[in-house]
Amino acid sequence: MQPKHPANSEAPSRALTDYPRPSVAVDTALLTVADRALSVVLVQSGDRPALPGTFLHEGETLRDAVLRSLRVKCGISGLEPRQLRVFDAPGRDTRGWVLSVAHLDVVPARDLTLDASLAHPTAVGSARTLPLMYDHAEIIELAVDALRAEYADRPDPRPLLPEPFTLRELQTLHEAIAGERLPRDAFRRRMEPLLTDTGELSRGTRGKPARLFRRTPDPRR
Amino acid sequence: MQPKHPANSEAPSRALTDYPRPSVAVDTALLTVADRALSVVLVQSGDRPALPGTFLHEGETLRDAVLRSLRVKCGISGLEPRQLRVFDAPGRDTRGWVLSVAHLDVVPARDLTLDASLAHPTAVGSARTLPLMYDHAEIIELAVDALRAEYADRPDPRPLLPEPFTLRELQTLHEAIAGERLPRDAFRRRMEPLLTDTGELSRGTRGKPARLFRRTPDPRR
DNA sequence: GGAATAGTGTCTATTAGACAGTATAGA
DNA sequence: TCTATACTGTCTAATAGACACTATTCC
Repeated sequence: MQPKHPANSEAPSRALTDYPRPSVAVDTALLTVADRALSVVLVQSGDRPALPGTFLHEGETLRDAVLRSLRVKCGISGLEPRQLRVFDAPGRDTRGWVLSVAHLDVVPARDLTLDASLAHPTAVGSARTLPLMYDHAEIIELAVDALRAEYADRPDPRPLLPEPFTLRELQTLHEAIAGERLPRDAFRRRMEPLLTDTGELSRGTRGKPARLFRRTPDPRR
Repeated sequence: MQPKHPANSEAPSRALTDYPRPSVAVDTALLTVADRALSVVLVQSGDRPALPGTFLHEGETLRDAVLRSLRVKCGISGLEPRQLRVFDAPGRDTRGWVLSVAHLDVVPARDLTLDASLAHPTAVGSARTLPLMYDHAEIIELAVDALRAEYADRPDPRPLLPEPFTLRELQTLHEAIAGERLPRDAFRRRMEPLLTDTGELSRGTRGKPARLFRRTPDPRR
């Protein structure tokens, strides 16, 4: 919908602000991999755990609102939020007419320095058993599926691993995200052509030193 | 974001309506297959072609707003809109602070009875050369990609074909959506197990009569 | 019978998974 | 030397595409 009539069924001369407008919020499933487990950062909202979120301010993009909420509630910045979908069920928020734009974002566990009394990562398996606010359980499921799709055929698009890394470290990351073991041979064959070999080897490890790789600057990112 | 504080950084006691709120619109890429070409329905908005859209009314879901706009502008109903994403660039609408939730919907060409002076289907290839409103060109690209993904591994999820249909009719549909020829053998092998054979044959056609199929009630829809 | 379309069987190149063997470090 | 890990090569089953052959209708 654009210029001309604000809505076909109504008088075109009325100003935009004459019509009722919803409040618009953003809620973010902030995912991380901690201790080989895919986890989501939860904050406390009233009596229940919830995803971090905030209301959209005037003149602000959704992306900026997400970054602001994560900065304020989790003390992190420099991320790359991705829209999932809008939740719009009429009665979903008891305070009134509120739309929520669900987002996914990802942060390396080492960058997470949370005030543990406010926010803490929870393994997504455990999160499923918690009494989360409203549609937040569904948002987490959407976020996990979206992250799995992003990692399905790319080494580390977000990126989560510090460079350089070995193929085993990359596979361990993928297994945490996928929630299952992956075949070693097929994983090598798919990922190695997508990485840049540094020529260096890991040192101080148990067996044969592993080759160290970097992410290849990727057209698809 | 939910109950408790409207936004962490502001006084929790103020009412939702004390904060500025955006107008929320829906815009829909209504796709169809006409004359073996994937097409999008365009309406005239001021001096340019545009996608049909409207503003969201109070107490209305996004889905209902999409259905209302398509009923009013294109005279069709009974569809299944799917959210693509929210467009929120601050200056995208000259009338003020307007978010638009882009949608995809699909309609069989035979159900399209448009007032040609108001709305008409345009092949997506041609639509790319038109000076569309705002972000509507991008919405069409998103919609086409989404539709291709829906049809990539399913016979006719939307559904577009009248039953019963032959494998060739199904393949012609898929080729229109994919925008390219598909290999006959591989197409058969993938699709036939996903269809229900009616046991009937086509009649009055040129060569050997073809078997007629129906869609199999599908767990994935 | 000829043309056109539907349907079937076979060959091959590619791929994923399984598995075994070799290489190289620390203990 | 032993063990753990990294790396490489080969085999096999599944799959997609190519292609050829047969089947059945209308003209």
